[in-house]
Amino acid sequence: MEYKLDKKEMMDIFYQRAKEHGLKITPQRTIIYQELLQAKDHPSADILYKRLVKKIPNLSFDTVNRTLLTFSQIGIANIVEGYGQPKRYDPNIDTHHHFRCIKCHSIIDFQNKAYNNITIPEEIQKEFTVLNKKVVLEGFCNKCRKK
Amino acid sequence: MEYKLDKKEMMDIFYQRAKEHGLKITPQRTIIYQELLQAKDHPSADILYKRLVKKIPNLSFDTVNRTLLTFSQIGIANIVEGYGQPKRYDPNIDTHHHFRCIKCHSIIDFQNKAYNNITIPEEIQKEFTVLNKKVVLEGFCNKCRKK
DNA sequence: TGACAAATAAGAATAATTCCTATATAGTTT
DNA sequence: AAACTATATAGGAATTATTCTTATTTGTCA
Repeated sequence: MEYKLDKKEMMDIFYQRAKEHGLKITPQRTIIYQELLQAKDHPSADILYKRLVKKIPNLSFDTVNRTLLTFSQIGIANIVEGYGQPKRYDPNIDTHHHFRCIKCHSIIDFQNKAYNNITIPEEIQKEFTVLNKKVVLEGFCNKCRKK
Repeated sequence: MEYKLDKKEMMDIFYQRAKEHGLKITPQRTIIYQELLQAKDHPSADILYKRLVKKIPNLSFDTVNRTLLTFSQIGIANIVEGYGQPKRYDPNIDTHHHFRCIKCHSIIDFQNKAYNNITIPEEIQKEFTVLNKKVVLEGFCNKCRKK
């Protein structure tokens, strides 16, 4: 799917949110965010680290891991739902929905207006503060169902 | 939430599915399944092991872990969506939906007819084989929002 | 520019999961 | 009901993932 905001606008959000939370803009944080932005596969910290370390050989895994966690805390990335595998991150913070392949574990984002408009049941609203809603579809992706 | 099927019927499903898949009915598998059935908190292998080992002191963690994985493979349990934490299991195999507390990580099952009836978008149906659909709501549970 | 709080790298420590193997057992056959 | 055989288990080792510790470096602001 395509982002509603372009890369420059996403970077602006990054600078703004970091400032709001008193976080320093370090070269590491900047490049980690850029790499996450252009990733289309909801990468884990480990995957992203392997991509980044090619560009910055002395980058440490811990920094990537910690930074991604920080991003999710200040709301510029989300941890996507998984099933016990390592955490995976999504730079797309707009409401969207997921299809998950139960075989290869790939996650495909998709947009759907009807899904965006589902209403929160009253009994849930009474008891909980709902911040996010999404539809999760599971099954086999194109590649995996052929086998 | 309440199960549509009572405990005895669930046990029957357990025996039936195990037979279908050529699995032996061992005391370990039986008691692990019973313990999972009565758990309301979508326990991890570790949590369930700690409960079980009180009753069967020489039970090994590996057996619990392996067995739960087996249960999910033969369709008598599901791994619930999580965010990098250890796998958690759900004995409820009917379509249902989840509210997740982003603070304490509790997962609350709920039923909703409207959610059950959401339709799969055509472009998804073309490309994927959808086996399961659910709505995931996220936010703060009653306890956590008070703080 | 200098001071200082925050962030990083590197490796150690911890936690979670899976693997290995000898022994035990469920389910079948006789 | 005894024997057989493939499967399952316990226990510990090995692996993998994650987080912590500490010395050093670096943004940020005065």
